[in-house]
Amino acid sequence: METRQALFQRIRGAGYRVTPQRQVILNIVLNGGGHLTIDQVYAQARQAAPTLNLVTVYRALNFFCEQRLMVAADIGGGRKVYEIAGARNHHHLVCRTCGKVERIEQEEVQGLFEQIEADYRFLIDMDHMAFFGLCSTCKNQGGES
Amino acid sequence: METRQALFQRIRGAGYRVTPQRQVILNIVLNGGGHLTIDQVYAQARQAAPTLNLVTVYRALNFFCEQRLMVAADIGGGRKVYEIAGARNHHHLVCRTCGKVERIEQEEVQGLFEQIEADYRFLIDMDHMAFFGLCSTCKNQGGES
DNA sequence: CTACATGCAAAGAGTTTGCATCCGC
DNA sequence: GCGGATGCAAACTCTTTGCATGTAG
Repeated sequence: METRQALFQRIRGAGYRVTPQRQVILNIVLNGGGHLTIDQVYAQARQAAPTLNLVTVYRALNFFCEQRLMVAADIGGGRKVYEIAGARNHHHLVCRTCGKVERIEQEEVQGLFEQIEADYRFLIDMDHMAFFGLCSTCKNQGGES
Repeated sequence: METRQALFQRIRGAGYRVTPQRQVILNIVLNGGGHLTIDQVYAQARQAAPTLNLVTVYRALNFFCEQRLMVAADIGGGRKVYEIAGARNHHHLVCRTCGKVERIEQEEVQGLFEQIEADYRFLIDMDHMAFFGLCSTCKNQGGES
């Protein structure tokens, strides 16, 4: 993981500016442990900078994604979450019951992707997937509500 | 697969009405081979019934889903496709370039689900997943738009 | 004939854009 | 000082809701 300063330098190096708003937003996503929605980022940003506009959050998150500092992960229902772009592609297992998020590596799903490419000639290029289900703890407590 | 008439009888039996608009929309989805977006249904419906309103398409599709005659599958990006219910569990390959949607069966991904359960004791219970990437046609045309 | 459906218009929610002003570099 | 960034308002897209009228059963 690059440091905060290194990320800022990358922005400056690309000819863009490190504004207070972008610093606030980047910090929130850095500290958020991934998986923050726009609303969550905005709510936190307002605490650090009450005049910060929702439009700025949209523009900053899009900007960071364009610059490959972040990635937006579609978690279904039209919702997106943002997280710092990691060196390694990875995916998440999201427990429907307790909400716990586990990380799985690209290698885990690579086999499926290759199989699908072989069978359908379809090249999957998702850099993030969310798999929903029950984690080991919740599974053993029985699903029968 | 139930017949068209059987589906209509189910609606009548539940105390609802089989209107011309609902017939048009149900037929479109029946013949559409699954994977139709609201816009696609609307476009086709206008040809069969030019006065049919977009609002009616929304209401009809929601109605059919409530009645369990159809299911709505989230294909990411906030988009949904509608298909007749009762089909086997399956998933979709969505092309980022041309938007084409291909269907893959549960068996295709079952291996991955089992592997993840073995490795993480995490039970995936998604009845629909959307995999994004490039279809065979778009892949071969290269990325240069 | 009565309750459910439709069509139109308008309201909402979420996101993007135009433009004047501001400010990082 | 210049060119990119911000804030505000307004536009836009997609979807839902209110209400009068229409119609299936």
